[in-house]
Amino acid sequence: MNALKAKEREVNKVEVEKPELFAIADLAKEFGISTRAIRFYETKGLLQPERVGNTRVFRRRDRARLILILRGKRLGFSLRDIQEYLALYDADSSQTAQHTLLIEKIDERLALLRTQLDDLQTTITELTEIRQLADERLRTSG
Amino acid sequence: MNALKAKEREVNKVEVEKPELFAIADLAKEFGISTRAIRFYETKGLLQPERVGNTRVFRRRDRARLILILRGKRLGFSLRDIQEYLALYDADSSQTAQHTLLIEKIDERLALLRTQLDDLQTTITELTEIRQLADERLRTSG
DNA sequence: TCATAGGCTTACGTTAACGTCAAACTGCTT
DNA sequence: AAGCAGTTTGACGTTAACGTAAGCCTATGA
Repeated sequence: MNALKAKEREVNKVEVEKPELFAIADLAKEFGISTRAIRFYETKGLLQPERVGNTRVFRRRDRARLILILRGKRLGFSLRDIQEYLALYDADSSQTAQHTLLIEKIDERLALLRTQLDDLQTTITELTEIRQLADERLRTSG
Repeated sequence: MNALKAKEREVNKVEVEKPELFAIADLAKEFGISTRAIRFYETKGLLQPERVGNTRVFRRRDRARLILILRGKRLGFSLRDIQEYLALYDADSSQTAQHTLLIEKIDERLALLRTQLDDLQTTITELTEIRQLADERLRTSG
């Protein structure tokens, strides 16, 4: 991807910031994942980079989606879940035939997320309590 | 497990509430999981039911652990993660050789959970915004 | 007494999400 | 010209978390 890197450097010189095009290795490095993973996400339809010849070229939009993908993963969602989730973002700009259906889907997902939020807060509270106990014992008995 | 069920019924008659012993199917039904899953958790050391002959008998403690396991799963943690996590709870009552080490582990996990909390809140905010957009469009254009 | 309903173990099957080669094709750099 | 770095498409390997039988034991109700 040296051609691309040259292009990038050029763009950077002119616009000083915000590269518009990315090679697969750029994204892999930036987000600390493998190129294999990125290609895999593409086969699953989560990313749709363009091609220059054979080579994948990613735009800002793909990068943005990748960020959402990784966040979804940190939240423990499957790629299939994340796919649906991305569709919600897409539907935002496209004219979805049924907004009502979209809204329902969003509500479903929000409900899920709120359950998760509850679980999380409970867990944090409990662990914090255990931490205090351990802390106290450390201080008194040692 | 009819012997156990009989036992349970008996106990219930006397104490009127809070069964102390559970058959594998009881827990499976209560939490909507398979008996296979429960046995699997046992092989992974997450549960340690007693045995009456060959048959597993679960106490309240096991039930409590199962609740933690399922919560952990909802939060997207692996069984291995959950195992460590359970150990934190255990260490609470046992005398851990190094409280310091325990505290460090708890802090690690808390950091993780807080990242997750951030991710979650961001996601909820974004989805809520998208929801509003869809909602408005539904109202105006239809 | 026989069937039926669980329970137990053992073992192979399955899905998700990549990891890990292999083999071949660029485009530079030297 | 030769080599290296980076990319591509297969294709097989791997780990986690169970699902799904198969075969066997046992208590209980008809």
